[in-house]
Amino acid sequence: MGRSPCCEKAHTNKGAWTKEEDERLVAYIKVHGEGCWRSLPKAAGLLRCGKSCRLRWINYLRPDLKRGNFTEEEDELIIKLHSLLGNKWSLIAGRLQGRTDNEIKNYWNTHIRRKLLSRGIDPATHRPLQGPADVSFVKADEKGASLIRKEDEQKSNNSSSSNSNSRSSSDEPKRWRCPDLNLELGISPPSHQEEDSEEDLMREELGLCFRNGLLEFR
DNA sequence: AATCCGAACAACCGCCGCGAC
DNA sequence: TGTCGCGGCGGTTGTTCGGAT
Repeated sequence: MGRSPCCEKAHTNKGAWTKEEDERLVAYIKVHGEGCWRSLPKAAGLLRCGKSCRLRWINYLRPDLKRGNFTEEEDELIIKLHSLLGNKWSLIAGRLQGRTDNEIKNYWNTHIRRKLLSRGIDPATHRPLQGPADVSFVKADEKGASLIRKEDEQKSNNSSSSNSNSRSSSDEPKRWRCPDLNLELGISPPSHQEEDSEEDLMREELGLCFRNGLLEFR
């Protein structure tokens, strides 16, 4: 069976954090710093599991969080990074000061996906949506909600033969690629024989480089 | 005024990578 | 070399809120 749970679930709170819990967590981390999440709740006097504390701190309580609306520049940067990295939210977040992976993930799913669809761009592949039917669908529905539903249906159809959890396809090689961009990010650096592709230029612009065969930030 | 519905986002769950032993 | 535990990640769910009917 699976591994044991990260904490004694019977004696932990779940759901929304109270003001007092937040204050306790912040006060503890101010004194002791981050880390040792497993032992933190007991030490801080919190009836929470360590994971929950970590998440709350990372996504909400950290003092360097920006919060508030995303700027147009941030939008475009997220789109560029996503086209290169796919759903690697933590990597994308690492490039946006004061933003968390969870925040960017939520923002992507609620705003940017719709924005790209309204531009006639497939948010999964960053390519123009295929076929006249899809385009007219966008025009007919500015909000894109129906299109998203349609896209979801297609996705579920496509994935019906395979597990939707990409990480569970364990026979995949130990590398990952940007969706439909032919970017084999875990293998050898791009050949110099070819001229710089659009992706190469984008990597350059975003400060990405290959190191030990892996795509990393400079 | 009540209800419905979708958007937004906080939080949880399950899995994986990696270091320690 | 294999196992275990922790931290981290990405997907998903739950809750809240505001606008439409």
